Amino acid sequence: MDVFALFATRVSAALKSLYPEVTEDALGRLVVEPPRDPAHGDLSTNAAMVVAKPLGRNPREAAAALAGHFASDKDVISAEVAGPGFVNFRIADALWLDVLRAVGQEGADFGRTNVGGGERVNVEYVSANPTGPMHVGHTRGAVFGDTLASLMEYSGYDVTREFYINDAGSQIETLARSTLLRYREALGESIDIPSGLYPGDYLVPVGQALAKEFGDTLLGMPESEAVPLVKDRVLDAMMALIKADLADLRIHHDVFFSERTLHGPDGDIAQTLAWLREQGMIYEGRLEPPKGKTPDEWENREQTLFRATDYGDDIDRPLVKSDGSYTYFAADIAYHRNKYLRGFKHMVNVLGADHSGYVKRLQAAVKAVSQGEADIDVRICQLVRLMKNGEPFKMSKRSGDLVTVADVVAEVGADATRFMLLFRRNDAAMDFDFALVKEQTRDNPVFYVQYAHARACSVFRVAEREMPGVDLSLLALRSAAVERLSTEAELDLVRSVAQWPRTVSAAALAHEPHRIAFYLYDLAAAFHGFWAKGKEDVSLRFVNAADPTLTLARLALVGAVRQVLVNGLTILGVLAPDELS
RNA sequence: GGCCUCGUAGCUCAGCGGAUAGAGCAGCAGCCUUCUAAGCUGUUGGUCGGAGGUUCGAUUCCUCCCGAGGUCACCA
Repeated sequence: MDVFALFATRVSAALKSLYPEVTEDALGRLVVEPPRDPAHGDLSTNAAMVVAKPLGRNPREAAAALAGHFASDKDVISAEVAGPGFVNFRIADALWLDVLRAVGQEGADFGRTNVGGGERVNVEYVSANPTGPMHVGHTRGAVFGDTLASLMEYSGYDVTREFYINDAGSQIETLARSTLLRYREALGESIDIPSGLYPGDYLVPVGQALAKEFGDTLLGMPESEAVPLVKDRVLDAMMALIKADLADLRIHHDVFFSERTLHGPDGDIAQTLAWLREQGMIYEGRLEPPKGKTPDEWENREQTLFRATDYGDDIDRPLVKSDGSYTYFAADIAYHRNKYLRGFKHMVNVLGADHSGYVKRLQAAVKAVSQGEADIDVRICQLVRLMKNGEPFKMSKRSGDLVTVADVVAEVGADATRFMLLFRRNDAAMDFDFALVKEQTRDNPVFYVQYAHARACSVFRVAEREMPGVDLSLLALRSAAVERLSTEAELDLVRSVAQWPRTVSAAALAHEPHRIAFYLYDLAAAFHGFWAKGKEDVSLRFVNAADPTLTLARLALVGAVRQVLVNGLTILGVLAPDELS
């Protein structure tokens, strides 16, 4: 139940009956929201203003007509015209209290909407190079993508979570050669890792496994035979590492898509380029050297170019390297065509800040391969600076400081890692303070929100002790006399709960999971605030054995808050503990 | 030089084209010792980087400028 959506429908219907000539376009801009200043009422709509202009009417007159229309609505206590043409509604308490019953009825589904309309969406995130365990730099995008996927799922999209394995480039050759060295080492040779190869210890077990599987037979093979064998095994091993790191963060994917499968003479890349050529989207030409500093090895040569500028990119993009192999972007075009042909008309890619220059060409690629039918939203996650006690700290393997995802999770836990990374807009750089995250104060939002849930649970434990034998389940509390909730503090809390459904749908449509985290923080603050009032004024305590009717009504409220906290934390992938230790 | 992101209170940050721009911390003034836990209440503090534009209305959208960060054929 979403009070705001409910009224948006009613207002829209009212406008249509008042002004049959009103356009859908104008109605699309109609908003019902809580006014910034609660003194203005419970709900506010801009309806009269968005409608008046195209109809050539005075907004205040339209507002007055609209307000008059709601005089007979039993849920509306008053409807007033304000400012340039707002209509402010004051809503009957009964409707707010219906929200509490709705939470009891809908439980985990309270807030679930169908704004996605069942549309299929492909959300691609992480897509780290499989050359080692996950670096901490990948964490933000991983958490963001995973949470966005959950949020969209909860909002009625049919979501596929996808990981693109960059297993085709030269870094994989390097990885294979690095592994061969570890294999020799496992066979007893003493090795020296030249610069340019991967020195990480995580390849040691892979070398040992190769020694076990092949004995010394790889040594007798020409490198052209040995490398592919090694490649397959080390890629599997690296993906296993990455999946384990992701699992530590409670992140899972539905599809792992290998770039390698796109290559080959009949592969997707070849087919896609042939198709693009037929469409006239490819030509042979020369590029201007980049302005400013020219790269040292700039070579002005004729190359195979994709007409990215036709689709909004800044320059046309090369598809074939000087050695004749495909560029990374050529593979990416084919990959996104593959997504489109799999039936995805909506795609989301989560990329790191260093890929911001890649956005336009990706959008161009999607437009081109879908002939304008599909859209892609590229979300850039900015850098995270790791801090300790307000000081940035360097991450270097040698000094033993934290570098990998596993290290961070081991240090502060998945809950804190996830919540903190989501407690900031994705497109702004952030600091991640290890000391703060472990603090149990209001400064630490993870603790603050989880504590609100634990405190709600604690209230129920007290109630069970005070009122033995009474069914205190949320479902049973639907019949509580919630009209007994009459103080401003109580109704404020009810109104906060009522905000949840619109918060979720707005966040899902905007692809902004951080709004969920901020909402939960606000809800927690409202709940803690109310609890604190009970400390000063005993009559405001939730559990009051002398007045069981009121107690049940308040428990319905506490239960609703707890349920919304659970629903929100579930989207964020953060646990909602019953008690904090 | 081009492109991308950011610029909001002393600090860290919210802000969905709407009304007098919000919260936490810090500061100031009081109060308090727990329905297991973060003490609470009040209060001070703003040229929303700057200038134009679109709009009934701009912190929000557009253009230019300033500042910070990132990025810049063929790497992935």
